[in-house]
Amino acid sequence: MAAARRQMAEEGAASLNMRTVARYVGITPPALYRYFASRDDLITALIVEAYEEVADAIEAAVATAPHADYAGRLYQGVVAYREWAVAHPTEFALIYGSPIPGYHAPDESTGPAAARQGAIFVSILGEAWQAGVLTLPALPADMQASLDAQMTPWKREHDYDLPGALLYMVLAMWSVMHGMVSLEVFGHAGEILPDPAVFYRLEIAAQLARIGLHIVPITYDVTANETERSPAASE
Amino acid sequence: MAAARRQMAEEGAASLNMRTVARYVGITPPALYRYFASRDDLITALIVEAYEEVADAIEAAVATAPHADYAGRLYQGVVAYREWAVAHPTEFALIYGSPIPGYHAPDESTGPAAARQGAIFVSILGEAWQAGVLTLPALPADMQASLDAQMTPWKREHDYDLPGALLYMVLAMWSVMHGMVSLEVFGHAGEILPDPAVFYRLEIAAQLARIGLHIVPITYDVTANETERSPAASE
DNA sequence: GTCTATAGGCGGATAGAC
DNA sequence: GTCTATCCGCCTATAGAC
Repeated sequence: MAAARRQMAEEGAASLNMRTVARYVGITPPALYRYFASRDDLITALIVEAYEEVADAIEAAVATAPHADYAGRLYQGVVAYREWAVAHPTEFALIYGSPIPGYHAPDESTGPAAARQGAIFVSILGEAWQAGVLTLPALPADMQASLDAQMTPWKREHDYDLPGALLYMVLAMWSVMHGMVSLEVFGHAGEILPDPAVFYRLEIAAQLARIGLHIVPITYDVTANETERSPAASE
Repeated sequence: MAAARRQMAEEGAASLNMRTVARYVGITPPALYRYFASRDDLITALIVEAYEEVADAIEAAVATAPHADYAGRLYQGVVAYREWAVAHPTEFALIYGSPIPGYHAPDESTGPAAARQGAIFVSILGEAWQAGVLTLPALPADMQASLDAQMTPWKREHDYDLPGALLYMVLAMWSVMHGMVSLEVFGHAGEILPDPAVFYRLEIAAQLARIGLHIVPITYDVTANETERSPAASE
């Protein structure tokens, strides 16, 4: 797996191949087929690993804030998403970039891993909602109904009611954070944006304020642990 | 060019190759080298074409609203961005997805085409600011200074002052719209989000409201000209 | 578990004829 | 402008020996 990630980092996920991975490992290509039935199998394993890693990173960051500090937990989680992506542009591209030509992800393998990230944010927002500290937007009736329906699994899991607007806000927050991270990692903000980390934190705080969650974005000490520059994820 | 786009649509931008393009055109591979010096040359031409197309689409949409209707012009432009992306997932992936392995874009060719989109939004927001209908956020001093500096070319072009916070809001709006579109086009919102077009319009309207621009998002007649479903740009 | 050998295919790019 | 012929390299995957 490490050898495969090395090749991805050097040549991009699309040119991942068994020969080079085998060479890095120090074995011949046929020997690699003992561990992965095919190239697609290897790619699937890499995708699942990436999803698990980013979810782990978000979970760990969320846990650094007190449980009742919903704003702080969300903020830490969202910040962790960016930091993981910037630190692992190759793996980010693998799961969120263009699909690899000729590869089709088997949903039964990647689905659960992919769902973990969203579940973390839904849980926190659900608890904040239950605690009564959340302001949710009013939605058009049919969208409300459709989103309400999708909350059923979560409602069953917890004892309390969860409105569809909560899912709307998760999607909205997700869009914002993913948009900023995508542009940064794929090198489309490099020339204009002076300090992506500061911009990101400010903007996330602004978005959280929309739903009544207020945090003071730490904007000036970020250079301490963030000397990385967006490497534009290029070849 | 059309043949190349066909192959991209079928197999993804990364597996673009001269042989297949030549076969589609009805000539032999060597003959293709009369028109493009190399595969990279062909890719560059495709990228520039895509950037020009999306900028054209935004410009055309912006022009459908009255010049003084800043909110309406922005809204139309942002909506056009999504519609172009959904209608051209392959071309969208080409310019905003993972970089093609082994290909390096020559900035002097793609740069100007890429800059057009942002310039449209900066212009409209600049005019709205000049008209006094814009509410811009306060920023930390050093970010303000850095963004202010980048407004100089625009200030010179027009006669009026443009604050750095305007560029901040362009980047913020860009992040939101790009995030929603990326997730939709790359198939990461498909199962959760009932109607991406409605969600998109609602959320864009909410974001525009942040800076004092109010529009009534058209949420119910969208099915009229939007029967497309996100094809997840797969394979 | 790992090797050598090999089948069978796709790809970029060029030489030189017409 | 387009062709045939060709060089040279890359890849996935399998067979069968050790």
